[in-house]
Amino acid sequence: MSSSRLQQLLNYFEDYWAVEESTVKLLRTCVLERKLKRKESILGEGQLCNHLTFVVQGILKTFHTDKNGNQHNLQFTSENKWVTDFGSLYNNKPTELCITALEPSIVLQIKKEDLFNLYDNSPMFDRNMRIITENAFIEQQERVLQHISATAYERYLYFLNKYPNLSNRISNIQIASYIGVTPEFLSTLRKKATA
Amino acid sequence: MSSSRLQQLLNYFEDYWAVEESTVKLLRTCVLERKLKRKESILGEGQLCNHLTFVVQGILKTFHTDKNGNQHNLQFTSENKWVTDFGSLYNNKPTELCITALEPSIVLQIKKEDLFNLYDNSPMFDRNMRIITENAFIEQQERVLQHISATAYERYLYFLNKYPNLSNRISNIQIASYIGVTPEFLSTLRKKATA
DNA sequence: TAATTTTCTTAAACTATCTTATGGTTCTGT
DNA sequence: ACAGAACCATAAGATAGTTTAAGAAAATTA
Repeated sequence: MSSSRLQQLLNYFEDYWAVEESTVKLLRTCVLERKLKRKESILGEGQLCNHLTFVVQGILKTFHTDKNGNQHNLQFTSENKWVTDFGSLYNNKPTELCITALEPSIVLQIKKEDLFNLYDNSPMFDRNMRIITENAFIEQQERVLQHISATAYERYLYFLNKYPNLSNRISNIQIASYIGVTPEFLSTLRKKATA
Repeated sequence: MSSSRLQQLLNYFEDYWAVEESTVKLLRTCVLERKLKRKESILGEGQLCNHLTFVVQGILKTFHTDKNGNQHNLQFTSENKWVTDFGSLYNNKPTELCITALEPSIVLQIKKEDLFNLYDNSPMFDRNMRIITENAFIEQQERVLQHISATAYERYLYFLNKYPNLSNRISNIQIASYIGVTPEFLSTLRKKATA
């Protein structure tokens, strides 16, 4: 794999702690690089999730398809963010989610066994995954709060404000699916926002 | 503190891993017991969150009060569950949440400094807090999915089904605030559910 | 570049949910 | 046991969001 991409991951970790050389060595042996075309998936409904994934470049969406065939976006993952389906990864349950590239993307992946190995061999790696997960939890909690307390218009403005770079790169259909409205209604919200 | 209540916490941990004697000793010195009356709070808006809290008995609600003075329930925490405001606890930011007892309750609390000390002295404690947080994340994600894809009626049925014991102990006003509808509308949903 | 697909907007009719108000019931603290 | 507070049901009118359909604009692919 390109060493510059592993370096991007190492730089990311260095923001959290001084990574020990033994951990760097482990990462060097187990981190896999994968290039994705637009619309290509790294996880499909019904599969077992076997990887933890780090986005080097591009954007991935994590979505669920309901019984009527409608897709609902749970999460966008862009550069220097992690994505996986914890439920499937840890409990060996087939996933109900799908993770797909919205742009041509490059990701780094760690297989489940290698991940557990890293947890066991580097308490700091373990700890920092805890902290990363805590931050992910805070973000989800904020989203829940938005949905029980804010209107669709407020959620849209919040999204624009919180993810200004994403909102330029992602189609409104994807944004509508993320904030939980129809694309048609988002269109009226957009008109209102610029009025 | 009552040793039987510490024992309940230790039993809880034993479900995750064989707790080392050194960790038990640490817990024995730092775990604080607190009794709460109905409506008594362990965290109020604007304060700094300084504790991780484990519920031994009772139910706590975590809610946010919006600019119009309306309360929105993010979470209920009952026996053998954890509650805190991660954002406030880790980033030293004043909280926008409030954590209040719905019933007379008994909780165990670990102060921030003691918590960090536990993380440093017991990698297994650290690891299991990661796993607990991952599960909390999965639960929040499930809630977000509900809100972007399901109707209020479906969310109500889901709540009844997922938390049958809670729905008996909690008033409908609290449930309405949790699933994100007005109490009046929940009333019509309830009629529909029993029709 | 042309052809094709996807995205975005608009509008009208429809449905879900909220607001306000009222009255009866059940809890809770003293 | 009583008084006050909180809770629950019901209903009418208002608002927020969806559905369907159709056409224009933009992006993607050949």
